[in-house]
Amino acid sequence: MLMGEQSAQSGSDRQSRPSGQPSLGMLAFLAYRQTEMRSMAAVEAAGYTITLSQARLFERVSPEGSRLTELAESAQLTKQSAAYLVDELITGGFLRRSPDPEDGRAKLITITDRGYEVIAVARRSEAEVEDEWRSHLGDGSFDTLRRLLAELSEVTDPFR
Amino acid sequence: MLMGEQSAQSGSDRQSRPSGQPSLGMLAFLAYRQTEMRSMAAVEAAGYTITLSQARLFERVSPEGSRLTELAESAQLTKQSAAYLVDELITGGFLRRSPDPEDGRAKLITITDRGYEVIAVARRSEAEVEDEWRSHLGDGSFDTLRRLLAELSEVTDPFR
DNA sequence: TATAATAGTCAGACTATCTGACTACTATTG
DNA sequence: CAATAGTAGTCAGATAGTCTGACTATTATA
Repeated sequence: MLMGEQSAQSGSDRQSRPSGQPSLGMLAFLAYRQTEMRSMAAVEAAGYTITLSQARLFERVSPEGSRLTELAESAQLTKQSAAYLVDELITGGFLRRSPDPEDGRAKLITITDRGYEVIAVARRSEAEVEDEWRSHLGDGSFDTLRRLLAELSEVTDPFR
Repeated sequence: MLMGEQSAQSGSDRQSRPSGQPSLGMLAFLAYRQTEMRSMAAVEAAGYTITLSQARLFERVSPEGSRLTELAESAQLTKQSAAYLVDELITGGFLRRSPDPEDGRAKLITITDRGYEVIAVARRSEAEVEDEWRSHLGDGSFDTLRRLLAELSEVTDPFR
């Protein structure tokens, strides 16, 4: 990464970026980290035990079921690492693994009812954060931001 | 996090978010991840050996020097973890540690010339990515995006 | 000057991640 | 349709990175 958090730090004496502008990457990171932290805190407060690594994998599981290889790619992990996290999420009761009817080699990883409970909690927390952002920016700017980030995702999302 | 990457995935049959909108957090993540990956690749291609964890710590070192505790807080790590990464970055020649003249307990962690070389490589890569984004969005939208993300950082940046 | 607070280190455990080698099944092709 | 290549996942072992708890040294406070 190395994108000059300094400029996003204390603000005063911390300037290594000549332009004085923190990079867009860092600004994006700050937004991302806030939603992630708030979601994790909400999920924990609701009594679910799940680590950040598990959550980052979990959120990539499709409602229709995902294959391990798919998850590993989208989370940018090896299959082995993904399998390790999936095992833990199964132990936690958030996921299940069943044979994939369409391919004898594959297994479908799906979300349990308990898993959906966690998703609901996270979604509520997300919505809360987005509401705060909307209040800060104003409706028009908030919608513009969403639209521009969505448009940007055409080039930043590796899965499209 | 748990913010519904699904909607940012294949696009077609992968929809768990009723609204059909990927969360802002996920959109921000995609942008952030792209700059991070490109910077890391550029730094590696330039012949420097540095891991992602090291980079995430390294970028938080201020040009004026930082203290370990400061770095640990901003990277959201324990002092022990931060110290471990700093040690590796010192071994790699990117940082140095010297006594802090202002506080006998503290040590100042500063960037070496070699460290600045790495920063320069990363900065160039960042600028490259931002140029691509500008081409995709157009000048006006790009500037708006930067402005809105900067404004948003007033509420997402924990260090201000 | 005692006491509390702060900056950092040491030791040990555990989580998350990797590489390499493997099994089982599916797809291709001659 | 048998041999071969490719794909999905697992097993075993190593390593990086992170944590908790206990500690030393120094500074600030009562």
